[in-house]
Amino acid sequence: MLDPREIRENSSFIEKGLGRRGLKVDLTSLRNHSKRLKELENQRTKLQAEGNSIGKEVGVKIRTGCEPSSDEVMLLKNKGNQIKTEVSLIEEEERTLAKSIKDQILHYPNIPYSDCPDGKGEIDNIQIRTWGTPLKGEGYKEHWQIAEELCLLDTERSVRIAKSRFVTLLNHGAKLERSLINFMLDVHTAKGYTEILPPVLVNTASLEGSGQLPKFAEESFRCSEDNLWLTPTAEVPLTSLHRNEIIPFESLPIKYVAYTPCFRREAGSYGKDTRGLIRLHQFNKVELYWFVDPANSKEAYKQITADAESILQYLELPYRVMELCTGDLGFSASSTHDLEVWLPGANSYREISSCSICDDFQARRSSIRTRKGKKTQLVHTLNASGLAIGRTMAAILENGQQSDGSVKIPEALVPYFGQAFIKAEQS
RNA sequence: GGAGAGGUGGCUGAGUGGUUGAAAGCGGCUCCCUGCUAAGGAGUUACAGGAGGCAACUCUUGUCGAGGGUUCGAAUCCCUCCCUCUCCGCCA
Repeated sequence: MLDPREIRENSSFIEKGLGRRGLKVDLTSLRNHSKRLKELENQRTKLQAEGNSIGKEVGVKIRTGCEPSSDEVMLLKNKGNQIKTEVSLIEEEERTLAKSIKDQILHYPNIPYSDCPDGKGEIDNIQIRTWGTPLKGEGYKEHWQIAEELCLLDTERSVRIAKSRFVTLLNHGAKLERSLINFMLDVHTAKGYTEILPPVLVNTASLEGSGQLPKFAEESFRCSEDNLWLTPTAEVPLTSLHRNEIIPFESLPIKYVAYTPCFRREAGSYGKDTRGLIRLHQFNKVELYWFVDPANSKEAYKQITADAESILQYLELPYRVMELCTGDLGFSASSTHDLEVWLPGANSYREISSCSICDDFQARRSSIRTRKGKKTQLVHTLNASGLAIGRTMAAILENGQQSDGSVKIPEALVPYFGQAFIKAEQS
């Protein structure tokens, strides 16, 4: 959430920032409403102070022997009633005003960093580095073809179970998925991350707190009977793990790693990536999440990105790092580095991790603070996929494919997977 | 699903209409003592908003699950909602 005070006092900065995302926003009326709200608050506070002192006066008079029905007391009571009426009128105006202000602010995304490249969309993202040597050439199969040949998944029967865009992993496919989850969790916990296994049904406040609501309701699955949602990413429960908390300063940074299934409705993506493991309603992900002292967040951003990259390096998967332009930035992020893995079958790079710094945007929405000296201060939050499991499997299948139809498993994963190759006859 | 209990400060737990933002204890912090010593003493210890002082700070409003209501005045009375716990039933 943007800072309401900043909107009152520095609205042109906010307008420019949102403008860089391609949003034409005029904050004049919001700013005026916000100022008006402050005025009303001040007025009400003064009246309440007056009312309180009258109340005390009445109490003192009655205790010192005044008749409750004496003129003296009645006069004060009337005054009190009068104030009460005035206060309730002000409160009513405040309520409507505050609600409309909050509704608007919650719809505004985070302000991009000044060094975030300007741009309209994906094509304006900037490649900042690459790792590994991409396999290029004719004859590489796409992962879904390999998976079908090796009987690692069943798409058609998944429609029977659920609907399209769901997948059932079979045999070595299921085991590969599981071994990837374990491998990633082990790598990250060895680096000092605390492992978390959170609920994947989350309430509305949690989604609002991390920025998925109110704007992206159509992207999440909802259990309307219970007013809960299926989490679209572990970022949501992990943010809410400390919602409405003041985290002791010495506990920072807090570094969590969580494996969760993730659920997305993928509204509007009909026809895209219809085969295989790339775009599903349900997929597995290992997520990294940091709560940090704002003074250290830039450094943390580098580190969390490096931690996500390390998985790709262990798995010997070539990738590039893209800096997202302002037009492609997610709602809560100030800056994002996407990791894109090379898929030789698809002959393209494909997003496999998104590493974002959100500054105090989520912390303000979720009220997560720390105490520095006497003052409380919002923390900064960061998140990174470390990694999306299904896409990692796709990358392993495509990069490890052999001319005999088998797939070579990256060495680092062999202890988890139990064998160095997946071969057709085994499946 | 049935029956009941309850939501108060970092924690335990008092508090049924008037200096109660809240007793007491624990914990935390600061200082003192150092022959009651695997101790003792004194003080302090919520959050948010606003006004004023460069500042330590002062004043003020709101908050005792949330929202309404009654009242000059509510943690305390009334209503609605949410949540938690216990027992029974069912169940991975």
